Amino acid sequence: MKLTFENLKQELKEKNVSLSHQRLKILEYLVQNRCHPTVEQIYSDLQKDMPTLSKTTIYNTLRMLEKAGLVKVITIEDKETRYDIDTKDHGHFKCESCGNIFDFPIDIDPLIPEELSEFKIFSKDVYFNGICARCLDIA
Amino acid sequence: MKLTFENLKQELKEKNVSLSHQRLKILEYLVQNRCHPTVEQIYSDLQKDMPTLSKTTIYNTLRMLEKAGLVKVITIEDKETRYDIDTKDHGHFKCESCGNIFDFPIDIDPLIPEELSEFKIFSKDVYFNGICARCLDIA
DNA sequence: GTTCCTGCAAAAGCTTTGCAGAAGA
DNA sequence: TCTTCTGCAAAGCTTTTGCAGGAAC
Repeated sequence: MKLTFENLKQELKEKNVSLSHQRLKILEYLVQNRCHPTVEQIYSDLQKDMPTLSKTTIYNTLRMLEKAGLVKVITIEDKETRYDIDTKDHGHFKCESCGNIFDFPIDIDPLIPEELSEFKIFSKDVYFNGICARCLDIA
Repeated sequence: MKLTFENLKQELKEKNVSLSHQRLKILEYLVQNRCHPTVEQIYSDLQKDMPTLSKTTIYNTLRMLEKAGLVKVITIEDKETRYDIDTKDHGHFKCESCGNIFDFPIDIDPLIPEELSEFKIFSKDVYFNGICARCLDIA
């Protein structure tokens, strides 16, 4: 299923999650800004339209969305929790220069070593760190 | 080179890092406890022998060791920074039940997609989350 | 004697919690 | 009306910083 705002809204409805104005705005933001934003980014962007919005509500909403399985928490670096509306497995590259996060497809299932064969694996994360092509060009 | 206490001590000496009693004890702890401890774990274990040891010193020492390239910071989950004396690339599996971290060998270089070919990659981390074989057995 | 290290206390940053008022059904 | 949500303020954690005393050379 495609990750449209309408589809996700429908999914929440089916899970009996009440859809307040704030929650819908945050969900919409995540759909439109697939840059794995931090709470701070979501807050400062949405505050322009909703001056009374509080960070507490953002935290509450993100926790709710995570519980509902609609967003994934990605811990790319210490102290900055980021949220990803795309819950499919994919890799993340963080550029040390511009700070941007790049998604890339990667399927590591064939590489899982024998010693983990008896383990139950819930999530598989791949995280690279370096300098992106654009920043290399500029330098 | 093998990761022995003596080798690492020598490496620090060559880098002109002064080797205080506290620093050597922390380094020794990391060599002997390859479980990717948090600052809290290092602190509570070492405090038994060194009652005056402060967390500040542990933070300072770990930052120094990281700068010197002797330990790697691994951010497995939000809010718990862990330290790894083994700086070679390898995967980490965290068991949700017992909390232990398991290392496993994995070489993802062959899977790096074309779209990252122009990027400069400094570090490659693989992190799995799930339930380990032992906890599955018990349950 | 000079330099650097240690460790207490305070500060800083992110996230959670308590709670009263507001919104929604 | 009754339940749930919002958002302020305060608390909780981890990590960093300021600084005075102390260790090492």
